[in-house]
Amino acid sequence: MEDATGSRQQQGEAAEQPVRSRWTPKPEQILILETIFNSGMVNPPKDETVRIRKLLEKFGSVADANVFYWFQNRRSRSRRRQRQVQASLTAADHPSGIHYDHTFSPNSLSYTMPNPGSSSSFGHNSGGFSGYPGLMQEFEQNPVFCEAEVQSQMMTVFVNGVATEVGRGPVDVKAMFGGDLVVYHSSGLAVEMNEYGILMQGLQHGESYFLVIILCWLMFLVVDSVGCA
Amino acid sequence: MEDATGSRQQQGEAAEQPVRSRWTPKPEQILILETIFNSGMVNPPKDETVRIRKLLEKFGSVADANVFYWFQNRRSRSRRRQRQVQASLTAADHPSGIHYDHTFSPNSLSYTMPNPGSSSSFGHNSGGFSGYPGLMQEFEQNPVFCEAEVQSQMMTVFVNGVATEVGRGPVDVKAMFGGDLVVYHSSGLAVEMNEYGILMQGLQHGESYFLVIILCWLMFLVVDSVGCA
DNA sequence: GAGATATGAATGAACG
DNA sequence: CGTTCATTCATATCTC
Repeated sequence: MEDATGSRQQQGEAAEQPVRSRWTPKPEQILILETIFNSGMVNPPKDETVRIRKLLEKFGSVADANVFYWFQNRRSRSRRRQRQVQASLTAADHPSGIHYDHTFSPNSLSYTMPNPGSSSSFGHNSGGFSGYPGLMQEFEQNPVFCEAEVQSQMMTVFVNGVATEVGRGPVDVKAMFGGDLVVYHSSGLAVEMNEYGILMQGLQHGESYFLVIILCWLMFLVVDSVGCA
Repeated sequence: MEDATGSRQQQGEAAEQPVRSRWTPKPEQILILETIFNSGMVNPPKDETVRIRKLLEKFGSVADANVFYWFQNRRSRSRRRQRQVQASLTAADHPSGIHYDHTFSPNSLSYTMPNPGSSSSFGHNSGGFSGYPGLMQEFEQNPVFCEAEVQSQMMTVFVNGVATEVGRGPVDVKAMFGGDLVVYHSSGLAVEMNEYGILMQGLQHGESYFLVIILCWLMFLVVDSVGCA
């Protein structure tokens, strides 16, 4: 790509502003740049960039690289904004649901999806802790996230930090997960469960709960109490 | 500057506020965002961002840009904090620098990063996640259980509702349990964990935490999503 | 309600 | 060019 970076570190103007790590265009400079950009010169060639820089220097220290970056970012963000507008308009064509006016905002809002169509296995790879391919799908498939409508018999609780829609009344934890689970309220108290693995008292709307695999904390206790001394 | 504040329409929320100039995420939204972030998705691609936005909308008006900015800031500030900690740790060598009060950390020897592949063998139970076959093995084989080093200063926290003694300082969750775990404070917020699965900030005496197997709540979602047509 | 802090938003500066 | 990082600006929130 074009260099344009030659003098990357450029910090003149020590006379007025304390050390600034990056160029801060003066209002006059921005005015000039915007004017040029809006006049149609959105990607000035190198020599033109130099000319512009010299012009800008009348209002403050600036390097060619700064001008180059400015136009580059200006183009990028302008285009991005355009795309967002387009997207929101397209979405408007689909009267398939409620949609708010999310007025797009400038900046970096588009990325390329590294997404492999197939998120493959859920089993983690050796790496351990990085990323959950199916996470968002799960969120999405969740009824609470799929339907805007709120059923009178349903309510929202947070399970392990995740907003979840559950029905009111007893919850059959064992049937849901096969057993060996304990449900804790965020206060640290376990939610009482009967011998059949059913939470008789149900949960409370808006509250936060934690689903814990018994073996998990059992092991933790073993480790801790024994201390392996 | 143009709007760019996506959420300029304050739809009928509970309490109407006098026009905010910027988005103020609801506690539920923060909880969701933190959960996603701590689950490893620290830089969701665009389409994921859109999904997340739709999810968040259940709890208040929000735009894609807000979500994007949130993750960008979260990443940035998390990284910065990490660097700060690192810097303050290495600053111990410099007799001439400012030194912070490392209330917790000198015990940095209590965790040794296991070789990727040696102690952790996750990702092999590729099948459905009915039960966690490899879990117990992980627990049993984990060396941490056999060499519980004595930490000079211990404190009591509640882990999954059980009073537990733990050493002060960073906690190597991954080495302890083989990974795929997230630690939540009882407030519902996940405890920040670095890329190596270590809780840098340690835990706080007397507080209540929840150890959650990631697949666990993933499964919860799967189960719960049944019926989402 | 001024100052300190947390954090949403914006943007210069790169990177790939 | 699209994306990402680092820094800065602006404002919401909190405290005394």
